[in-house]
Amino acid sequence: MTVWTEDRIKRLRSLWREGRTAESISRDLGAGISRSAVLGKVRRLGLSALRPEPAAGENRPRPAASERTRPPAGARSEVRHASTVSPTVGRRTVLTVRRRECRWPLGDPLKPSFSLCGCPVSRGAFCSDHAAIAYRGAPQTFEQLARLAGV
DNA sequence: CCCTGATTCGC
DNA sequence: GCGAATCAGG
Repeated sequence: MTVWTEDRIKRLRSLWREGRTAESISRDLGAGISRSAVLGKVRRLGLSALRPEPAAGENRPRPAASERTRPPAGARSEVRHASTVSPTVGRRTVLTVRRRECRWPLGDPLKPSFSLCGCPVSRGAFCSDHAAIAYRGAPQTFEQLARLAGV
């Protein structure tokens, strides 16, 4: 059964234009149309770029997130620097590392024991610990530069 | 964990 | 073309 009838496509366009979420639209359309189906169709129709971007100060047609329970906004988010950057063995190899896993290399690339960190990615390609090493800013002083160069 | 849209890729 | 699975970000 062809799901995307003209009528449903029309309604999809309309609902999407109103800023409804994909899940909401899928429920609206019913007929076994899933959230993914909506997203896929939206993409194929080229609607992705047409999302109304609420200008600053506008009413945003986005009632979605408000229905959920909001976490108590009291807690401080303290970055714990940890001490435990495993110096030797990672949990992944170049063949097994997955998408959101830290790619920090550990060990000698020429040895079979060579591995990748594999911890959950925090920033870019690395976990928080390794990102702190990888994404340091450019050296601000000559001393920093010299240290970086190992001189 | 929850959510969101975005993307991939076998069908 | 379709959409489940997955990705990426909040």
